Amino acid sequence: MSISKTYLPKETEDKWYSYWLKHNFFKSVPDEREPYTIVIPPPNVTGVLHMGHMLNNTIQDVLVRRARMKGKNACWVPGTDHASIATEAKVVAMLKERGISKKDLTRPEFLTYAWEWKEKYGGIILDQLKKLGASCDWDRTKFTMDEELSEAVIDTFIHLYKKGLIYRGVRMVNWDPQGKTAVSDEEVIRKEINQKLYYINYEVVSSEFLVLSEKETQNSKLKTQSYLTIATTRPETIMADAAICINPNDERYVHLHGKRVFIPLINREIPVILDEYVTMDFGTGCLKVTPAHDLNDYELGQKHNLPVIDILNDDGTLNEKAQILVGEDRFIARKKIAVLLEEAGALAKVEDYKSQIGFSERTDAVIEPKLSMQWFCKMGEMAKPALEYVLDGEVKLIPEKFINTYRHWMENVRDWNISRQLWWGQQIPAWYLPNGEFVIAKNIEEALKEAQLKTQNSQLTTADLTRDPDVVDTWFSSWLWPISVFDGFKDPNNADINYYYPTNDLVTAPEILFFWVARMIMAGHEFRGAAPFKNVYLTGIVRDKLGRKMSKSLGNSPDPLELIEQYGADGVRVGMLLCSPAGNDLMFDVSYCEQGRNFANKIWNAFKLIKGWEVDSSLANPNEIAIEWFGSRFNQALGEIEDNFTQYRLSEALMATYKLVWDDYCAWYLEMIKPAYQQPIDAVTYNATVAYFENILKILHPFMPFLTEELWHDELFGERDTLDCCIVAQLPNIGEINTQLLTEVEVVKVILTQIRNIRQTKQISPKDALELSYKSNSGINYQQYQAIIAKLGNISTFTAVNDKVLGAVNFLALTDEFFIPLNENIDPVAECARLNKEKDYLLGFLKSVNAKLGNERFMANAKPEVIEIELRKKADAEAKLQIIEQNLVDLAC
RNA sequence: GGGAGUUUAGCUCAGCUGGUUCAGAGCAUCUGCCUUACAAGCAGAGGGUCACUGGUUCGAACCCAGUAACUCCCA
Repeated sequence: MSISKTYLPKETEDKWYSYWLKHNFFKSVPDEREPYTIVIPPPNVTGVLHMGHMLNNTIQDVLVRRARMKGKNACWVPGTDHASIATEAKVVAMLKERGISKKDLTRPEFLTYAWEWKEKYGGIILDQLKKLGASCDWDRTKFTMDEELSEAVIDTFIHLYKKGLIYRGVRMVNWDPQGKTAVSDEEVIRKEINQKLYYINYEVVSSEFLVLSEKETQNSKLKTQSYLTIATTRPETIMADAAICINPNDERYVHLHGKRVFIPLINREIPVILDEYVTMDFGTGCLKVTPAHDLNDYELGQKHNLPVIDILNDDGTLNEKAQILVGEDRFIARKKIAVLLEEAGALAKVEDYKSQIGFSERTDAVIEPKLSMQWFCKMGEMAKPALEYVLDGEVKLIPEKFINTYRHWMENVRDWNISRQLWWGQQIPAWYLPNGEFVIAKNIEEALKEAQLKTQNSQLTTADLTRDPDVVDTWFSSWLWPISVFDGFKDPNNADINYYYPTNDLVTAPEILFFWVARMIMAGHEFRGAAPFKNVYLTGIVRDKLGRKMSKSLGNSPDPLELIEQYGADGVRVGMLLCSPAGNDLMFDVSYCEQGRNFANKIWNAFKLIKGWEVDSSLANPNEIAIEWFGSRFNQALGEIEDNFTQYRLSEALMATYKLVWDDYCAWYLEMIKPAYQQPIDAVTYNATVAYFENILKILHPFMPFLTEELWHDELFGERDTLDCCIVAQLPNIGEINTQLLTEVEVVKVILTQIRNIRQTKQISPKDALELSYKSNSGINYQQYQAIIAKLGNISTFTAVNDKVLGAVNFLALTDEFFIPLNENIDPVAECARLNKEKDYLLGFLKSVNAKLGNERFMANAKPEVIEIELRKKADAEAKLQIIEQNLVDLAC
């Protein structure tokens, strides 16, 4: 039979994925085994698979597959997130294309369209993940708006409200005056804009000005001025001013402490307040405080109990509270007010000024900070235990550097605005009464009961109640995810939640450490009394090789499915992991996938080689050493890989595996034992080699599931039962390691490299056999490696000598000398130069070692093992030096 | 403005408690090979003032201080 020259992923991937599905290998039900659980960070229903998902899910799949192969009951729960803002935008856009405006629809009508959209597109990512090989338990697929999950959201809201953790309050939102809606911070695009900075004079209220003390009068240059000057980019908001703020440390303005000033044009009196918040060297050092129209001013206003005067309508025009320019658009008002100020003599000057302005992603309108009534969830109380989990190490963040960021955030946590002015999502369970009061209840019937109780009015009917139109933030459902996917709210003692919760690992991006991870920990503590996971592996952002974030608009992101098409799922998985240190961004380049594909091909070809051998059981085994060596090397690597996994160093675990397979197994072991062309192999070697290969498939499987499953079922490994699959094979245990053998083979490798180097430099064909003799000073018994050296170095005779072979090319391995006589004479000048160079290096080395050993403080302070090491270095260097010096003498240099 | 992080070979990164292996790996590069598993390969080689400046120490890529550049988070 003929085997293809390269590995062909397309012929295996779909086949084995459906085989795994068919035989329920991804399925998990609670049993007596130790569970290993991951809940997927649910991708948005609006999304398509991007490189970030590829990375994130490759990592999860590697972890899950490895756990499965360690005998654990592995459960990876998949699902999607309803992403209220993004999805609603998509649905609105879809409706617009059909000529339907959201305004013309009732809420239920709109939701029908939204569900229709979700059913059609919501599962795309999950289907794409299957191409990657994701071994999720698909029967457990959840959606954040599934009935039980939504019910959990509502119940949670009510629970927290009753506990006093949810309240209504005023908050500054990003208002889009064109779309007449609040938008989230993520939907605001900041741009640097050329603007004007207007310097405006405010007259100081004169009666108070007169009581200036003489000292103050002398202190200030402004002493005789009856006004102060502020600088602002928004002169149209002066009518909403509530105060002027100066820094108490600002010596220029000491005379203003406790004074009041008039707002120009409208002559309303406002106080001068003191706060260190004001930057003295920006503008004039006098800040106009406009609580209704600036977030920082709002907070300042809260602190100083200032009134909030909102002079803008929802569409961005001035309202009657502005007193002047009522009805004008904010930008027209800005121009007109500049003229008015000028005419009134209140405009000191105008300067050009650059600053960041927010624009609405949807309408491109300039965002207006606007105060509005929102629902909030108190965070302070919940943040405390959530911080403790991480500080105690009960929840480990990987890498640890994120603990600092996490702590900083949790110690300065702000209340969470959980309402969104949207329809798609869980509607807030609040009903308003005619008198403006509200009740919180699970449904309208209960709301009515509550309302009647509250008002003592049994005449109230459901018609008197109006439900809050807003929905809760999407994170308010995803923070429950690790509990709600196991139905842990409605049925808090069910078998699943008791078995799978807390989950083991969470793999996600650092940018949602606060939005999501921290809040899940809070919810876990609040509702289960336990953190939702033990380890949080934070991946980096996938960037292109220029370091730019991959994005649709830049067009710098490869299509993951095309990558899989081109390099195979295994190749792409390897490619992703090769460039993904935990927590650091990764500079992705397709060349990594190419490396992955090449690796798959290398494994395929090793298989082809072994597959082609014919066994002759009458032959003796000439490869005892090689077999024992690889066994030791394999066990050693197994330990390194395990260690890397324990520390979540996945790319290093992969690299250790890569080198074990490519270098140790293929380049060294197989070359050592490979029979001559068309010659049969002995049974012992053959069986050992096949067994090693099978073990290699196991350790490769989490990284390269398709290729390994394909090879696993080859007849090379004998008959397999239907359920005897690589995916559920148990990883080998670490066996004996013969360290002496490992060290000696490393020396053998050095010898072979030296021989090859000599061939290369002397232009000797690998086909021409060479004679090698050696003088052993180290005590290594080279005779047992004779066969290997002879085979890999093409050495015809290998003899031990007591005296140096004069006139031969020579080299050192450790302190042992090797000689290869050549027909040509060696160039004494070049040889002397080489030896002298070596000698100089050794002398320098020895000098530094001796300096340490001769240093009293070193001898007194260094640990005994360190001194031991230095002594050995000295002895080695001296032994080598002696040999080199003898060579120099012999050559009469 | 506040906080955090990064800086080691052309690229992406390791380097754990300061001490053979401390200057490493993979890729890329260069040289020679179509040697019957693999040219998506084999063999060999070159490549670095560990960002900079000081300090601590017998000893610093590693600890401390400062400087610079870049990145992220919060505002």
